[in-house]
Amino acid sequence: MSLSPLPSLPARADAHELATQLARAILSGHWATGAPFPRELDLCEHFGASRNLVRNALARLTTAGLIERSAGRGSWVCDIGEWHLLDPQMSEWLTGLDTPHPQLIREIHAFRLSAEPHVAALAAQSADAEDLSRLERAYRGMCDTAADSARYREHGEHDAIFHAAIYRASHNLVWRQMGHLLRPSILALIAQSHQQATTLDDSLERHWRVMEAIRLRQPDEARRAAAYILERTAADLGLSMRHITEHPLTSPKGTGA
Amino acid sequence: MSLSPLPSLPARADAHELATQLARAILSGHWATGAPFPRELDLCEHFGASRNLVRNALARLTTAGLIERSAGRGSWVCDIGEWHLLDPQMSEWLTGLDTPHPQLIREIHAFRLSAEPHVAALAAQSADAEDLSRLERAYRGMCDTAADSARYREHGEHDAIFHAAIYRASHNLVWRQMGHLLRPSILALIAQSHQQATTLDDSLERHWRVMEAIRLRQPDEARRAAAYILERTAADLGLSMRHITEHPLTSPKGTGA
DNA sequence: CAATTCCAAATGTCTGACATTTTAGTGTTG
DNA sequence: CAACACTAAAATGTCAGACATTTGGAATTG
Repeated sequence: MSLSPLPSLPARADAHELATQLARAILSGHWATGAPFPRELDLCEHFGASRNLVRNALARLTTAGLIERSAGRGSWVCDIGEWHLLDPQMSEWLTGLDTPHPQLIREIHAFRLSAEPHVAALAAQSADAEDLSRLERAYRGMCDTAADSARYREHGEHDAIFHAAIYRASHNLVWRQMGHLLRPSILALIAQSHQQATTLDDSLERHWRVMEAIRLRQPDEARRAAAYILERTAADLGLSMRHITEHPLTSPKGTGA
Repeated sequence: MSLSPLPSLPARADAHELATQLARAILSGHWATGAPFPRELDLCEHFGASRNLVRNALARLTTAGLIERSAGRGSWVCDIGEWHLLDPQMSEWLTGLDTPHPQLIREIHAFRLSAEPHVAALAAQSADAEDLSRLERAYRGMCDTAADSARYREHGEHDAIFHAAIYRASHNLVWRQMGHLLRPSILALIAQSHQQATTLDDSLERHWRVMEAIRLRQPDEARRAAAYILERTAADLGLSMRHITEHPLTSPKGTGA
């Protein structure tokens, strides 16, 4: 075995694409934490790419905290605690992953649960016309795609945009950057639980309440409404709310799948 | 003018170092938003480095959202809203900057003001022995370096570690990553306002209250105590609390320097 | 057995060439 | 004169092979 012989991936001549494939292999748990990562020359041979291109791809994995490299010693896969979850590139890699890392989805949701209501309150204080316009466009997109169950993927995109717009409306650069983080979590939710019509209606109504509270500059109401959305999200994800809210992660370690 | 002829920087043969120099030039506002970034060959000539190394450095700036590149068109400096403030590498670049970007420091502080009290409450629920140990070590480091005003830099490091330990004690991977963000803000504070003995005593006592509340598993008290720290921080930074808390950034645009 | 020397392995860098993308210009043609 | 196709230049992306540097272990030697 030695190197978990690289899931046979399609060979392509593009650093961005290669980095994506390797990153998704790591995010899917193809290598164990601390395991040695294939050497440059092996990757070159396997993918039929030049060393230059491979090094370019590996550099991206390094800046994302997925692997660690050292001259003379080689490369290893980093622990999940070192991954730069807030790197927008990471969000791109996480979305569209066939089997999203279950711990990551839970951690992201736990974060949203503790942060998003407050962000919504901030948004209600600071949102301008442009922010409201963004929210409305996303909301209409959600409505338009709710009827047709075949467009669930499209629906998820609008959903993600809606929540990112909330973060952006806080008019704080840090919170705004955090909006990227939501996409994988939301899309994973939509993908794994094809929601029914009644469920979607309920979800739409909860989103509408947040948007309206932001428009009317009612921070406390926005906070409540945002928490209200996340309750439904948690239910759809099959997460125990009490567990998360009271003890974000008191269980000893991995808590498995 | 054309390209703002690159602040004459010491030439070194290390991609990491070159990236740091260029990044700090951008973060200092040496190029305006949207301005064209020097071409690869110009950088090669200016720094006496190979194109390979220059490209490596530029790749890092790209992944951090500082510049945008496109084949055939060139490179430009991105808007501050696109910068990946949550990239740990960015924190490294920001710290030690002679003239930290004033808007960034304010934005980071505004973020902390809205988030850190809640994180402290989470920490009070989830902290384990190891977390408390980290907090204590950092606190003792702050105490040891408080007496000697010449060790203010060291004091700032312990301060930053203390706050990062709070985020980490939330036992959520996302909040934990966010701990990196604090360092530049805290070090900038320490650097620009050499605090007096009485001020430091007060600061230490406020930190102690947070640590004690976390140990005793008192979330509400931890929240209050964390907010209490940030009040002092804001005062030392010369920021108007009311302005930040009520309207994080209502002013139209850049708000200048 | 300990200290040193040497070598192999892996990543980091250099050089020069070619490929690809984009913009701007330059004609040609209706 | 306007619209179109073609060409050329500029910039980034990729390839190929060589050398440099760092690291760890193995062989050598006192």
